[in-house]
Amino acid sequence: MEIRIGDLAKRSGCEVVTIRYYEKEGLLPKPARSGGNFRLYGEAHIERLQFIRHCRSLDMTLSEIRALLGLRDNPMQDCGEVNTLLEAHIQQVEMRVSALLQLKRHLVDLREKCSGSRSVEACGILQGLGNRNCHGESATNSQTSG
Amino acid sequence: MEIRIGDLAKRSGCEVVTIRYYEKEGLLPKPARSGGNFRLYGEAHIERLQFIRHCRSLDMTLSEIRALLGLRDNPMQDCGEVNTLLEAHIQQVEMRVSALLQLKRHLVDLREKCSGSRSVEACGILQGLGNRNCHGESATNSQTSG
DNA sequence: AAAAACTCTATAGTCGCTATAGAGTCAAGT
DNA sequence: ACTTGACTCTATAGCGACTATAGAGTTTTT
Repeated sequence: MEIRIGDLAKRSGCEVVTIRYYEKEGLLPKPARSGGNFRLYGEAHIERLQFIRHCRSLDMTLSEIRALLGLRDNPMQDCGEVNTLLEAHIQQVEMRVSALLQLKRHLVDLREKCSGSRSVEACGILQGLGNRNCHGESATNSQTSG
Repeated sequence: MEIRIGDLAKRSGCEVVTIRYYEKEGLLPKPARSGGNFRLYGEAHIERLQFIRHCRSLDMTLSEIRALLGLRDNPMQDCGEVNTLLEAHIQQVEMRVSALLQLKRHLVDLREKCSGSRSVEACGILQGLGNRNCHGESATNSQTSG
């Protein structure tokens, strides 16, 4: 049962280029090749890629996933590390959510400022954005993204 | 009242390289130069950069900010576009928040799965991640990031 | 046999910076 | 005058997780 990269892409819901990218990054092992140099994948690859995609759908970084795969590949190790990794990831997500909620509050405040005046010149939103002592610096950006 | 790039960076709370980057991207106009080819900034630059940084602290993309600056520079236009842009940005943030909350639910579910077993082999978390019919594909990633 | 669909490698682009290399400028101290 | 140090300059590469493109080869369908 050997499938080519396009079929693997369909089965795992990701793009062909992404699979090649994962291979280059060492997340997927190099597969066998056909006579015409096409990649040939088997069950193990399919399952591993689905694992990766599932982790990605949970917004884990490739380096987190690499760590999990490493643990999976050495099943004798302690399970605690898996827990630790997951715990850290949950915390990251929580932080990102609260940062975004605060951000949204600022944006909604700003929306209120538009009095409905027609000219940009008088627009309270733009004035609010130019106002330096309004919110101060709140860096919202984090690692959790795509 | 002319200041150099380092002072402008301090006043606006961003790095020197970032200022040069904004110039290259056309968000800040090219400033005058000193005899020794150093950039010299005035009030208008300071205010404009603070506007940009404020927008960035609200997680707007540079292209959104470019649009706002464009509106600001043509004060005769209708204010409606500013509203539209802000509204769209708020919606993006809302979508990102709800995606992240759903994501967190999945992660917390997963955390429950660890029965405290010692070996990775038996770890319910890794098993949960390998399970394909668990959550399906939920693409959480968005443009809102840093 | 020809056309369509697939695959290959290699390279560059996305976004908003950050980091580096190597050179030039300027003010203060000796 | 000379050195030190802090600042500035340009140009280029890197981050993460892809996406897009070019140009070639392979397989399948018509």
